[in-house]
Amino acid sequence: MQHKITLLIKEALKNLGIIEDVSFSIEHPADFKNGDYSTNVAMVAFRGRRQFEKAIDGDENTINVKYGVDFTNPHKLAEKIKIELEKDLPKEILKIEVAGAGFINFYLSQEFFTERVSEILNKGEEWGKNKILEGKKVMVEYTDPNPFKPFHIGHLMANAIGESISRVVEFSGANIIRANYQGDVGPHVAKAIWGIIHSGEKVEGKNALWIGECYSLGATLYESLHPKGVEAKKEIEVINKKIYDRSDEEINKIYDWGRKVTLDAFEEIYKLLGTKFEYYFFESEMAPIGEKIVRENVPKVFNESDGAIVFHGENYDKKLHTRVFINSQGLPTYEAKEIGLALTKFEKENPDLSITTTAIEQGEYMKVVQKAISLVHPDLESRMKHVTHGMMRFADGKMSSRKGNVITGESLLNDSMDIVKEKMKDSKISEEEKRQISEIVGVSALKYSILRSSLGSDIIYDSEKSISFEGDSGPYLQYTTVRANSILNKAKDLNTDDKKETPESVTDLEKYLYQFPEVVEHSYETLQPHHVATYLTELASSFNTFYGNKQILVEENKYMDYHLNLIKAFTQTMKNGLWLLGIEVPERM
RNA sequence: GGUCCCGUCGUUCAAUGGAUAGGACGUAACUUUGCGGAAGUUAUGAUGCAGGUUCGAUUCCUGCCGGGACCA
Repeated sequence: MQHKITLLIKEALKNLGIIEDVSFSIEHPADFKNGDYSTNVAMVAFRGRRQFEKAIDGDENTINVKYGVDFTNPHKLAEKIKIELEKDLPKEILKIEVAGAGFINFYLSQEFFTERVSEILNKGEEWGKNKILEGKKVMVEYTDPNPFKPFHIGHLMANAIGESISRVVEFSGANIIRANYQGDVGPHVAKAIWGIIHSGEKVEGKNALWIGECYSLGATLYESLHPKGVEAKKEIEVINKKIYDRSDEEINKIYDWGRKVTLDAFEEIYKLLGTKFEYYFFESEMAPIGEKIVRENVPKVFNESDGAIVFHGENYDKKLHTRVFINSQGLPTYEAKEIGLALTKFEKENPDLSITTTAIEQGEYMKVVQKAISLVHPDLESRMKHVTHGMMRFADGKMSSRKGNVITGESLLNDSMDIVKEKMKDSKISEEEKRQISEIVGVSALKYSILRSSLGSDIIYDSEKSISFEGDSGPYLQYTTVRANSILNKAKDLNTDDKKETPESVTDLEKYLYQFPEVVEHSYETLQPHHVATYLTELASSFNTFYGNKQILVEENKYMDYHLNLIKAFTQTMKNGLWLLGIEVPERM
C-alpha cells in the first residue's frame, strides 16, 4: 500500500509540473485520527524551493518554471497535491485530508481492512514473514555461560535476546544456525576446582549450584590479601596449569565431572526457555586455532612486544586500542580465542552473516578483535555483526559472579513461576496443568521484561518490580490472547449465516493488525526485538478495548461472522508475534 | 586523562527530523445480569542546562552539568 501511495504522489507531482526530485517519506501517523498513512511531501518540496530561492537569489520567474506551480507555504502546496490526487483515487483510499503544517493524510477504506483480515486468516503461521533474507544463512551466537560458574540472570537476558533476534531473522526468510560459546578453561575453572577440593566433600550427587558455591569460595580467597588467600592463589595457579596439560589424574576426574554437571544444568534451562543450539563452541578448542592464526600473521597484522604478541588497533582507527593476543608466557588470550571462534564459524557453515550478541562491556573489545579478523580475512568484515545488550544490575550496583552476589537464572525463573502458581491457587485446573501454565507464563513474564526495552540499556533487578503480570507485561499479552481464544471456542457451534454483514466503521484493532509485517521488518533492520514487544502491547490493548465495547456472542449482533474472523486474525497475529519473542500461548491461565 | 554510550512524567520504558511527546506502574474516581476483572474508561504528570541548523528538534551539531562502559 505504501508503495502504491508513493506512485500516486509521484504522478501527482509530475502532473503539477514539479520536476525537482523530492525525497519525501510516507509513514503511519502516531495517532489514527491523522489517517492511516501520511506524507510530508509538501514540506519537503517547500524546503527544496526555499533552498533553490537562496541559490538563485529569488528570481520568481525561474522558480516558477522549475516548480511549475506557485505556492507560498507547505499547506497551500499540499492542497494542490490533494486536488490532483483526488482526480483518480483507488478504492482502498477512502479520503485524503491536509492537516497540520502541511501533511497529506490518507484514510483507508473499510474494504481495505476487510481484505487484510482475510489475508491474515489465509496466511496463518506465515503471516508477518518476509523474504529479505531468502536463501541466506545466518549464524547467531548468544548466551555464552561458563561451565563451573553459575548461570546468572545476565545469561538469562542474553538468551532471551539472542533467541528473539534469531526468530526475527528467521521470519525474514533466513536459515538460522544457533551457536553457544562457553569458557571451559581458564582461571575460573581452577578456582572452582580448588573450591571443590577444599570443601572436603565427595562430589557424587552434587549439583551445579554446589559447584557454583565452590567457585565463589575459590574466587573470594583468590582475591584476598589474607595469608590464607595468598596461599590459595598459589594453589589455584598450579591447578590452572594442570588443567591445561591434563597432567593430574585426580584433577582430570573432577574437571570432567564438573564440566558435564554444569553443562547438563544449562541444558535444562535452555529447554525451559525454548532454545535449541546447533553448535557448542568451547574456549579450549578455539585456543589452538586462534593461536595458530595469530602467529601466522606476524608481522602482517600482529606485532611482537616484550615477549607478547599484540595488535595495535589504533594504527588503523584512532578509536581502537592495543590488545594482547598471546601473552608473555606464550598462552593465547581471550582475543586469540575469539579469532579462532570467528574463523571456525565461517569454516564450518560459511554463513552469509554471523551475529554475535554479548554484554555491552565487550563492545570495545569486540571492535578491536573484529578489526584484526578483517585484516586477516578482508572478505569477512561485512559479514560480522556485533549486537550488545545491557546488564542486569542491582539497584545499588553491578552484579558480579566473581564476588558471588549473583541471582541465578534458575532462582529467578522459579520466583516468576511461583508468582503464577499463587495467582492460580483458587482455580479448578489440575495441579499438573497449573505446573505447565506456570512455566509458560513465568518464562513469558521474564522474557517480556527483558525484551520490552531497546538493546543496550541496563535492566535494574528488583525482585518486586522486574517481574510484572499486569499492564505492560508478557502475561498481559498471553491473557488477552487466551480470552480471545475462549470466545472462539464458545462460538464454534454457533450458526452465523444470518449475521454476515460487514460493519461500516473500522476499529483500531484492524488498524493495528495489518501493520504486523512492517513491524517485523523494522525489527529485523534494526535487530531490535522491542519493536515487536511494543507493537504487541498496542495490539492487545486495542483488542481489549474492542472486547469491552462489543458484544460478540449475542443474538442481535449481525456482524458476528466478521467479528469472529477479526478475533481469529487477532489471535493469529498475537501467536506469531509472541513466537518472535520466544513466548508461548497457553490454552488457559 | 583518552574513546564510546546514556540523561524523557514520582518510578519504569517508548517515539525512521514531524502533528497535542505515547504506554505501563503508582495515585484519584468509575465500569460486572456482557462472551475470562491478570481487563476496560477517565483524571494526574516529563524531554538535564545553554546555544546552533531546520517550515518543524526528544531525535542532528557545539559547549556545559550528571551517570555508565572500555582503555591508560
